[in-house]
Amino acid sequence: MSNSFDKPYNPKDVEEKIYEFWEKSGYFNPDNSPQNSELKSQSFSIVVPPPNITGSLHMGHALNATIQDILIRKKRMEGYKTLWLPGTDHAGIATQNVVEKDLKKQGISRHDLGKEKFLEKIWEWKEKYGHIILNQFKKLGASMDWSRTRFTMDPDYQEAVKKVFLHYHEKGWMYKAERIVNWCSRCATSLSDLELEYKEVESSLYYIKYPIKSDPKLRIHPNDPNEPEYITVATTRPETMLGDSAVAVNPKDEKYKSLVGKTLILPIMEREIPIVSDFLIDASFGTGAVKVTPAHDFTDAEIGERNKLEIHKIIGQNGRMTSEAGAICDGLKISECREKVIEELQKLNLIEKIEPYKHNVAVCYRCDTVIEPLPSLQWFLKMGELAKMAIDEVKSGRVKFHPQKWEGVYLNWLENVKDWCVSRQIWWGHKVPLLKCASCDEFLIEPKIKSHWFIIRHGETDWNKEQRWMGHEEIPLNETGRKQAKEAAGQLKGKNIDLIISSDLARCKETAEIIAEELKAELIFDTALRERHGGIAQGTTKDERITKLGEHLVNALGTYEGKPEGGESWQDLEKRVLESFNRHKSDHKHKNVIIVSHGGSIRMLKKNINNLSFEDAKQNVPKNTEITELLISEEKCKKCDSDILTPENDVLDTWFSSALWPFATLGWPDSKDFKDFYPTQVLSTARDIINLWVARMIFSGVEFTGKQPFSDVIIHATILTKDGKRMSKSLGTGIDPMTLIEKYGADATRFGLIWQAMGGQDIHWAEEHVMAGKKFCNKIWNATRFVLQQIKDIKIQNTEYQIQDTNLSEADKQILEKFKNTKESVSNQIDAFEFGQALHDLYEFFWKDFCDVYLEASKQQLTTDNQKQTTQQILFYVLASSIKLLHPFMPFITEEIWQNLPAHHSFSEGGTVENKKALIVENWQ
RNA sequence: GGGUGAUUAGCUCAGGGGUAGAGCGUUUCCUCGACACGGAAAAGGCCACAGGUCCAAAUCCUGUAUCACCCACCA
Repeated sequence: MSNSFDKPYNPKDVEEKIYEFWEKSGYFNPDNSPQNSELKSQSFSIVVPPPNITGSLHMGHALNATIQDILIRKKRMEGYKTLWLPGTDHAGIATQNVVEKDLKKQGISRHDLGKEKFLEKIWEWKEKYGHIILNQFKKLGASMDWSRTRFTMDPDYQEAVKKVFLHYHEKGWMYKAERIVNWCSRCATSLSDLELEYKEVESSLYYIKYPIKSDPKLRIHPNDPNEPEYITVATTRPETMLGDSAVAVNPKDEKYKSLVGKTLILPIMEREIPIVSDFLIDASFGTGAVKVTPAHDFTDAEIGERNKLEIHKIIGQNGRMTSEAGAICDGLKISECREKVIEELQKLNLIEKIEPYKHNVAVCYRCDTVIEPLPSLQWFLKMGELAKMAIDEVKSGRVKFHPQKWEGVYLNWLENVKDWCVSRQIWWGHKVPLLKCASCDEFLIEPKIKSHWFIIRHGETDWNKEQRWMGHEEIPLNETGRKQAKEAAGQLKGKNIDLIISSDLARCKETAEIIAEELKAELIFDTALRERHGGIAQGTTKDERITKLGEHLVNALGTYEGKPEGGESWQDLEKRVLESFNRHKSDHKHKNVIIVSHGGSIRMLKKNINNLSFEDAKQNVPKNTEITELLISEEKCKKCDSDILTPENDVLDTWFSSALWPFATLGWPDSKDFKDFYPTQVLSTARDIINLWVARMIFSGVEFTGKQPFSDVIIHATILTKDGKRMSKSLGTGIDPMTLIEKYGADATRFGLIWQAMGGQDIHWAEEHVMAGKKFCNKIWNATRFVLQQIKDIKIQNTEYQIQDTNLSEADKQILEKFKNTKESVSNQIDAFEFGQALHDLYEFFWKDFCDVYLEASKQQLTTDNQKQTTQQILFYVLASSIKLLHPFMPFITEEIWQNLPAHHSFSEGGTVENKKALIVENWQ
């Protein structure tokens, strides 16, 4: 250590050097630090809330890290086996978005790269930038055990996630279901409720008239001219009317009572829909009658379920209208569709009025895109039992929140929680470890996959557009068709295709050739993959067929056995393509294969692969170049003996893996660290993830280890701007802690943060307190300079002074008394997580009592012979002891000073002069 | 719509039935052997508003207003 005590104190000369000193000492690692013999078996551990690898340190992180460091440093000095475990979170959607944006600068999308390559890019990105935030923790002085750094995508962590998922699956708590979920069309994934944000928008409330079916038999008072001819509904989303399956009113609403059960004609769609009653309807809103769109609204879905209403999916996952929305809206963006619908309704004179209306819309917390509720197939975790466990942990007091008021937030959420949608349709994340059998509902656990097969329909032809039966006619692709083929090839890039097997008819042949060219794969043809032969029906549209053959015969063609003259039946087709598929499958089982075929043939293949009824299979016409992926498995389904599995591309919600953080990082289920350090003691975090993270850690901990993962949860203050607004990067109102450290030093920054963190109250950030911290550093530094000058030539003795000692002056007694009190109160305050108060008291003591009063008094006493020695000893004792108390708050300057003090003793160990220790492991008492 | 909290010196905040406190800022004086990133002093507040309880209210109670954050998301 340097012994240059220059003024003023300059943190830049000290901080880097001291941090290196600590790292070299190995004391951050509990295996190396000296433990107090009395406490040998007791450990104290905290796992850091893992920051996202995309993140950089913000004020909240800095405050939180300082809080944890204070606790950790004090416990370490007290002799506990102390571990503070660092790490980072893979942060699924957030990271994927960041890397996507990064690639976009080079004009590349993730689809250009393909999944495997894109994931490689993310790993590269993580290696390059993922540790930035950890280094920033170091700058702040965080005494984390870097040798135990974890990442939520580490191999053993992935194992833990898998184990947890399968455990839930076995318990029957994990299920896959089609439900309405929050869908972000930009991220193309589902989101949990907690991942939404709400924005107020100025929009309109549309009052739309739905005509009541004018069947005289349905009229209650046939002769009453006042009986209404329509019912008016109010909506902010007129476009969703295309998917309406009812109008609902409150059962107690007298106004509408007589209309329940009647039938309406849904405008534009010309569909008959019922009027139903449901208690969820608020009679006082709008007209009291509400349109019900079960596919695209959470409340409506509930009403739909209760009333057994039809579901019309009119909005697709790409954020555009589907074909179910009707010909005039198919393919339109939602906003375009809204205009179109209003235009149509106005033409029909069915808009009663339009009122301006303010309301909230849900947006994606990552990309701000408006969320569409829509039905999709997702994995859910049943929350019933888990929520009960989590509630019990807190109600029993095994887990305590500080401040306690946050228990309310926690309990309120858990008591109303719905099942957790844990799947996400993105690429970066933990995989679902199950694959579903293609032909039944059995799941296989991580089966070995021999090969990937893709079935693809040919591109568009002109006859497709005219809906002419092509059969075996040689129709070439049109321009759209060729483009589609190219795009499909792009999607299949990176799938390591070995072989393409195609029908030899022109439209397939061309498609296959384009794909083969792009993928450089071998191409063979098989006449058995041809389309159903249409005989005399070939080349006709449906209308032409009816004219030519008569309706009765045409209907017969749609049956399983029916065949046109000179053509094939569906049954014939099925037999032929299935035989072909099975032959190729056994010939090429270890090759990745693309089969290019036709709409009819593919339907018959799928009938067998997916074990569908003939009718279901026939209904499900693949679009041009639509790709179906199949996995050929080593092992067969136990239930139905099939070896074809459906791909599972979903990954898990980031929070599913972070929920395991306190034990998965410690080598659960069985390791020395897990035994030594689990459960941890304290978790310190921000309030906005109480439910997102803390609640889920608590039930995961209990379910998998039988113990609460931590006993105290500190919810630290939120740091706001001076005006009390949320700090935001995009608005430029955020403050970078690194700038503060650069400007004032890490100790001053920590001082400023903790100084303002009183009682968990939100902090309106004021930089002047960091300035005060810097001045305080200087004060400590200079007080040390003074004391060192005064004790140059003396030998330091044990200084356990009795305050009653008659040799002591009033000033001596007072400072010793005050120090004793301060030491006690600071210890207690840290243990009670009252860090701000502890720091205020320390500041007050050191500056006022020690410097302003005692130090000044000592100047006089030092000139008096019979007081000199005692004064010297007291000066040293109080200074050195204060340095210890200050160390958790301001570690750098205190360690630097400690290293410059003369050989001294550990005050609690009987006053023997020991070899100098690092302050970080000095005895607290 | 529901909840939680805040409202005290110019600014950021402590306090909590009985003379109103800190940091920063402001003013005056002080370069005296720790420190001018300092010292000594000083100015500055009907403690949001209105009622109530009490001998006594900034503090407890009830309302009101404003601000903030969280939860819900009802067309």
